[in-house]
Formats: sequence, C-alpha cells, structure tokens
Amino acid sequence: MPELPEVETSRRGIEPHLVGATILHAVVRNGRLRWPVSDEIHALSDQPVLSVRRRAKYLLLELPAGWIIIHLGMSGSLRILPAELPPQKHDHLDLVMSNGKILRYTDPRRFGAWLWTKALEGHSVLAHLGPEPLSDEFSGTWLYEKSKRKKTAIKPWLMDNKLVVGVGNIYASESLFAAGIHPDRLASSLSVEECCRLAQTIKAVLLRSIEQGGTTLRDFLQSDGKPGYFAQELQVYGREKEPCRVCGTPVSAGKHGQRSTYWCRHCQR
DNA sequence: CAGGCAGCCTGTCGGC
DNA sequence: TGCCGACAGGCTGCCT
Repeated sequence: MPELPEVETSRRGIEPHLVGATILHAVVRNGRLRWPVSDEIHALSDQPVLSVRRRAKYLLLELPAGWIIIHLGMSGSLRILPAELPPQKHDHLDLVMSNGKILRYTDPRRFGAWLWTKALEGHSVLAHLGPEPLSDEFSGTWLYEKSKRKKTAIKPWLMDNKLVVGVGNIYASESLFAAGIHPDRLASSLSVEECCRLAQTIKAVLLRSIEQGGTTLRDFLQSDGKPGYFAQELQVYGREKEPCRVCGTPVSAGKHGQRSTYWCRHCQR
C-alpha cells in the first residue's frame, strides 16, 4: 500500500515524537507479519531513539544497539497515540515511549515487517535497492542507460526496486500520465528526452504527494490519524471511464502482471 | 539471466 | 440476505 510519499509522511509525523525519547518496551500482540517480528524487538528495553530515517519504503529507527526496520506492506500505518488508548483488532504492535506516548502499528493484511539489525549495511532487505527517486543519482540519464536493453513494458519496470525505489502502483501510472508516455511502451523504446521527462515527472509527482500527506485510498493514515490528501489530485489512478482531466477522453484501464494500470489513450503515446 | 506470476493475509465490494 | 469471486497501496521466491 504505502508508496514512498506515504512512508515519508509517516516518517515526518513520528520523528518529533520519537527522537529524544526512549522506548521503554514493545508490546507485540501479533508478531506474525510478513516475517516474524524479530526477537530483539520483543526484548527491547530502555533504548533512546537517535534518529528516524527512511530508505525506499523502509522506515529505520536508529537505537544505540542497532536499527529497527519497519515496512508498512500494503495496509500498514503508524500513529502516535496516548499510551492508555486500548488497541483495536489490527493493532499488532506498540512501542511504549518514555514521554507517555506510544507508536502504534496497525496492519489488517499483515504484509508489513518489523525487523532488527545491528548494522544496516548488507541487510538483505536493503542490500539490492536502486537509487532514491528524489536523489540526483536518479536522473533521465540513469533511466536511459538502464532502459536500453529492457524489453519490459515501462510501467511495471518503474516498480522494479533495482531501477528506482519508492514508485508503486499509483505513482507509476500517475508519473507516466504526467510524462505523456503510454504504459505499454517497451522501456527500450524510450528516447533520452522521454527518459529525462519521466525522471522529472516522477520526482514532481512524489514531491507533490508528500506535500499533501500522501494518498489515502482506504487504509492509509498519517501519524496523527488524518488521511493523505493526494487522492484528490490523482489524474488517472482509479478513474477508469472518467474523463481525462486534460482532454476529456475516458480514462483507460488494464493490467500489467496482476496490477491495475490507468492511462489516457489520447494524452499518452 | 530476465520475465511472469503465485502467494502471503484480511477486508470490501459487486454480481447473482 | 448470503455466498463467491475479484480486487486492494508490496515484495519474495519459484517457475519458465
């Protein structure tokens, strides 16, 4: 579910409540997530939080003894709440903080993860990730160089974490619309100009969504419990048969793999 | 090796 | 009203 803007929104929301506070302990109500919650997280005690960072769609809590790696999966969200608030059905894990608050993890589908590592370097979930989309390393040149021999459709390829991280199913469709590129185009067919335009629109769409607090379709909540507001600005995602906001042509929908894709057949070539 | 897709889970929605 | 299948923001791992 959450793509980069939702994860970054969560990071910004929780950071001021965690950094400078101490984790007293964790309450794990259901540790059966994508992988079992690490033993070290069950055993946490009196660990100050040094920083809250993000790499791709992973949130990283830096503690003196190591790092908590959090992934929100498809339906996860994190909220800062008063410690006494009773948990509900899918509230699987709390970090109980020294400042009277808790960081509560909610995830109906349990595709998320809470892992522990002493060092980030070389950890299996982080080791093979491509560049951050908002970094200078991710550019039209990078896209073009990587695309030359790629015989995959551009849309599913944008979601390949080895190419660039953080672009999921919503923002792949939205970025291609903004760049005027048809999602079925083979990656190898893109010109260097198109790659530059696409890299630029990916950055712009992600930045705008972060400004709006991400996209809430059903589950996602910002850490204060509010939804993200970028859903109102979606151009094509989830808008099958509705008029294109630019030209009025009904929005098309299809599949790449098992994932829905949306596009405007007039604006995207 | 690249590409495609099943599977992990629960909830919701639409059609019959 | 109820049942059943399809689908949902991600990612790994197995198969061709």
